[in-house]
Amino acid sequence: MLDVAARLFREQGYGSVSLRKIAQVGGIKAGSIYYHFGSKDEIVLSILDAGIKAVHAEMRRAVLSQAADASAEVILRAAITAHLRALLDVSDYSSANVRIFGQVPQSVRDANLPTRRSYEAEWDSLLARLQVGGALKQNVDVRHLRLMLIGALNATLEWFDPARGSVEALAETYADVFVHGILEKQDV
Amino acid sequence: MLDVAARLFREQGYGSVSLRKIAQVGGIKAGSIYYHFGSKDEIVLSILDAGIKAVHAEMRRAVLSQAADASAEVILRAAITAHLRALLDVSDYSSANVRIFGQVPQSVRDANLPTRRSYEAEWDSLLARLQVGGALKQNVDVRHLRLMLIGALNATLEWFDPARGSVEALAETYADVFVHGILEKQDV
DNA sequence: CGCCATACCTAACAAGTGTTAGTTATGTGT
DNA sequence: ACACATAACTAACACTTGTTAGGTATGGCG
Repeated sequence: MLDVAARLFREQGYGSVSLRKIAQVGGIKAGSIYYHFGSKDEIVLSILDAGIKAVHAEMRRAVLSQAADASAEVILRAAITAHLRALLDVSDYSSANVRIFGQVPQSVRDANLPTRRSYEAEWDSLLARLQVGGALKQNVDVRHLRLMLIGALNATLEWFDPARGSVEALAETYADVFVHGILEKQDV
Repeated sequence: MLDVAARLFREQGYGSVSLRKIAQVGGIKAGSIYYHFGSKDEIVLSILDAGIKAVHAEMRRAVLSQAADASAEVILRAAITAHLRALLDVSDYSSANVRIFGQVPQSVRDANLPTRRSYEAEWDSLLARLQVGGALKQNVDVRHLRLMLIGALNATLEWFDPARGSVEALAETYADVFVHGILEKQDV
């Protein structure tokens, strides 16, 4: 049932998906939903939390599975790829989260915040580690970089089309920009 | 009246803003709105279009006002700053656009597309120019870069807080990443 | 003054929303 | 066979939504 709801939210956004619509696609009647859940907010919150946890797990796994002597660039690429894969490939929950977070009632957003913060902290600690190691430039602010990274990655949801290229290729493209920048190196 | 609507849409999103709410804040009654507009969709579309046109104008002006011999980096920084300024500082219409585009009915989104495409084309032509000039790396795909750039910039709307730093400083931070990347240069 | 367009108001409409109470079918364990 | 939990259904509720029809002030112009 949650699967159905997550898919609908991802496809149509929060406002256009009523309980009756979810119920219909799930093959039951609207009232019956209240046997499984206490309210619409509860459903939405479940989906939001599950969405973050899915990306979080994917990203954490990707980072941890790197060799001990892996370079900062390799680790970063793995994390970016994992995030994008969860978002665009694996999980309706993750994509639903990104799509509808800005549309749900404030109370639901607040309830989702702790889970969200936990994922953000994972990124912050990764980036801080790379910075202490000397690979990441000392003058970049970790919080800003994390916001920029996740923001840029999440935005792909709005236009990504698997027919035009793989998630992995897209991840490499994005990583290239973040790692090396887009301008030709000048002889200063 | 449109000003009021744009502000409410920016603040609360599409779904939570009813005609009655707009009317109330505007100091009239709901029915009276139909003297000025034909439908809610018409209002929303006006705001969406005006939003894009505002960023477009700001960005174009910023680029055109650069000296003829300005470097690619300087031009790029000006464009980025202009986009962010329109979004975070100047125009409720621009911010409303970014915030609610994904929430409005498909028909409204479609109607807004031409205006949107025109702005995208402006970026594409700028980036293509820089690439032909040799400043922008030859192997970056202009379309992808534009999607990434605008996506990253638009995402700032969700968290930017003027109390924590100026728009201009943020623009420089973002430009730094795009131009030079985030990793320390290595001796290969 | 009367005429008329402008700008608003009131009151209702049909449709859709989340939610609840009470009821019914379906199997499982004793 | 009976009891019981599970999982559904029906039908209604109170409310909000975009929208419309018809009425009412206001003020400028001949």
